[in-house]
Amino acid sequence: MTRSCAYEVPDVLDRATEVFWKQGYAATTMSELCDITGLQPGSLYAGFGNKQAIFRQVIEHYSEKILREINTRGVIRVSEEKTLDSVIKFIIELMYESGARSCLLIKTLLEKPVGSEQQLILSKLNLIEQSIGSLLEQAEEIQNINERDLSSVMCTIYGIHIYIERGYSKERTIKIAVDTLRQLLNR
Amino acid sequence: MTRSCAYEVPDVLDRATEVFWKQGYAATTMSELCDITGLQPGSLYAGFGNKQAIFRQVIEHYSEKILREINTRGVIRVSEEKTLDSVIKFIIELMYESGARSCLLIKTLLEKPVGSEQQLILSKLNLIEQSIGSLLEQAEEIQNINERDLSSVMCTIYGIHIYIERGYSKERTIKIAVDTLRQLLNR
DNA sequence: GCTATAATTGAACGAACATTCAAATAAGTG
DNA sequence: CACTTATTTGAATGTTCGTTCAATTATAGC
Repeated sequence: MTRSCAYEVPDVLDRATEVFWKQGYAATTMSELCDITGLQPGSLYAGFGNKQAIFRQVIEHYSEKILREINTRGVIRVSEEKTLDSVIKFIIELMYESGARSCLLIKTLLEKPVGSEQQLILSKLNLIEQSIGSLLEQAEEIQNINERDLSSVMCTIYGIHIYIERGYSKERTIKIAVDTLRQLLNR
Repeated sequence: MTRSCAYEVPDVLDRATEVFWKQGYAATTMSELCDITGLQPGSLYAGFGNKQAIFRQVIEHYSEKILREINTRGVIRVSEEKTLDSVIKFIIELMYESGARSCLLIKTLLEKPVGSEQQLILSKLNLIEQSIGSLLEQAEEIQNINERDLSSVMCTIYGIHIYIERGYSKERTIKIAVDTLRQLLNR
């Protein structure tokens, strides 16, 4: 009855994520989004709406990906070795898998672009905090984590994201991250 | 013999800092810089160069201000009460004096605008790290701090900068910051 | 293979952008 | 007061931006 869609939505969002992540919201142009996705402006607008709407979908898509990683791969990993170290190593591994750059949500939180749905970002960060809390409670040294300790951990994880951008070697950065989180959580 | 300058350079840089800090490099327009400084485009270009050059001067100006705060006010404060707590409280005070928003250098490090002189940002962050190190060594509990511990502290301070942007109350944020830094440094 | 319908195309739009420069202005010197 | 020289003015420049939409194309059902 009708022509079918020539693209896969997740593919388009993956590619758009890459550009927004690299350049930030303000510095990314619709023209670049067209180039990277292979879609003409009309198709992009018809399928995803304007720049702001595309970005909102990118944020949703990205957050779901992160949460999935933590709640499936992370949970399985830590259930195999129920130690604080395994949680820490998993978190750092996740950071380096995304190319040793700070999380898109954190970048956007600081950029605060108009109409970036700051509230959306905050709610996603809350979900991630909860998931990391659950992961930590699987470790035998922890078992229960209160709100204050979890906040300290999140604070440290955010710090590592920034620290990564200072461009030190992976070895050095991992050492700092492990040292800091261990010092903070070992009891 | 000639007409004299109608503006004070530090005033102009202060005002420009405000705009770049609030909106980021990419989202700030020359037109906004003209409005906030009260200068016409021609004057801005004649006195400070193009957008990139203005930004470079803003970064220099901002960094000098921070370093001055730490190396004079901070050093005096901690020399009066040589405790780890006084250092921590001073650092947090500094953050809240600038309006509870993350440091311009950190924002720029993540934004990575083209021609933002990323190398300049990194060198300023190194200077700040050194100054905070000196401050910590004034505390009697510390006296000597090795590179690794200082890195952990910087990592935590960066984390607090992000944490602040999550919009929790000042009381709660300060509690997290003090708890985290104490846990990390008390021995 | 024709038709109906939805997706795609890409040139075109006005708005906003960074930057320029000839003309106007102000002030120190003789 | 006139002259010289540096500063300021602000309209104008060409470019790039986000966005639109009439025309074109592809496909599923008959």
